Amino acid sequence: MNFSFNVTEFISDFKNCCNKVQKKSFSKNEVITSYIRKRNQFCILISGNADLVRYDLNGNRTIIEHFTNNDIFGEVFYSITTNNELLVEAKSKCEVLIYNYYDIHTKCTKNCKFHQSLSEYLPELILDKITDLNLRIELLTKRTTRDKLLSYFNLLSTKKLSKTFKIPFSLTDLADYLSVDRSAMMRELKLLKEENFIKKNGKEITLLYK
Amino acid sequence: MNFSFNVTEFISDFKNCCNKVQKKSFSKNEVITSYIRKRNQFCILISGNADLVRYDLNGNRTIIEHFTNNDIFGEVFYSITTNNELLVEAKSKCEVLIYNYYDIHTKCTKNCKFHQSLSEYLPELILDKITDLNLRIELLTKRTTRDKLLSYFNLLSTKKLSKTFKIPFSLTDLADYLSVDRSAMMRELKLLKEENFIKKNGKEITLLYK
DNA sequence: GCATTTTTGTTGCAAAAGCAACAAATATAT
DNA sequence: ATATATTTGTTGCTTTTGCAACAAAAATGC
Repeated sequence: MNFSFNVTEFISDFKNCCNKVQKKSFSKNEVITSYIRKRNQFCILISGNADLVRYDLNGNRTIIEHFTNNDIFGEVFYSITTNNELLVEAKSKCEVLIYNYYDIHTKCTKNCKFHQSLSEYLPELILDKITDLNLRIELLTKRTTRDKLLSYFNLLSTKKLSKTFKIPFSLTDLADYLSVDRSAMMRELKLLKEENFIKKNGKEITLLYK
Repeated sequence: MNFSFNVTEFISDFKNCCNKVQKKSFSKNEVITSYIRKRNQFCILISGNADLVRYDLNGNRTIIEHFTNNDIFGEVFYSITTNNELLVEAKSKCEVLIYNYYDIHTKCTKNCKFHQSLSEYLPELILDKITDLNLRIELLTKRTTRDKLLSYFNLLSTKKLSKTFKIPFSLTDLADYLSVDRSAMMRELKLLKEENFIKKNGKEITLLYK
């Protein structure tokens, strides 16, 4: 499987597409959508990056998912309502395509290329999402802060095919993503440096083991 | 959306289906599949229940996912290889349909009804899976053992539309599913009973709050 | 039906993680 | 360019969690 569908290529087609799809822009820190109403919203992030976050009653903020180019998200993936409000927040300037999920499968009147391509590549986009979610679960099931950090670093290293890589978060956000206390995470990062597991220069990490 | 596709109904059709699909039976504790080779295996659990588990180097066992009727699983959902071996273990007698994921979309030579139905309902099956994974992530991001227990109990209560429900795991497995130490979980369960949050009778739980 | 294995329930102690608070360094906004 | 806000780095203390070990209860195998 060698999947290289790039949504961006289809933007021009989108302009001639049926009215089933909207393209919206968001600036940093804006709320792209909140998962409360049952609108079967299905979104594709064309550019920028965004987080799905939850704020709980204790004031904890958790980054449930982190989205970049071509990632899909939306209420349609949360059929059972949760107690907490879930928000998708733009972490930079973002462009987003917004659909009703059930419109994607119905043929559009204009028979536009964009609609057709999306429908064709949707299974691949979804498979990518499931893979992401599974990796996310593997990370979260790690028992200690150290294991979470090392697993996450391993993943970034594997994706970049390099022992050196940049954390795509602020350290504050990284703690929210790993679902641990920030100060405890900082302590663990210090220990990992002292024990020569990693080298750290700002958000640039180098793995020193294996 | 009111989805009620039951795979079982199609079993008879399966018998006249092309040779792209295999039906296999497993007895309790047998390994259904392990996610190591890249076979693009895609499985549907027709009956019984099974767990996707990981054993790490410290001897910790984690239940990554728990599968029941009509749940889908397989290597095709893990495109990036992880360091740990992942096994799907039958927790009871199980019947499983096994495909190569990429065969599902190609029309079968016999044009069998089964193949056709599966292809049609696959998006719904996958959407259900994504919802499950998202709920799993929400659970795992809860910071404390207490929050994990209460969230999980809430979910079971919501699904059963009743304050009283049965935990579908042994308590040992529940700890592995919530990714916490069993004795710590037992301690927390005791506290929840003492503080009148729950009533517990074996694996039957009743929520006493709200 | 009885022996064996697994699960449940419990505890003391050790280790890890969370909380609160603050200073220093960066980033951001105007 | 400078004031303001955010992030990073750190620490002492408290709370929670994990580990190890064991007895009692329940489930399982033959």
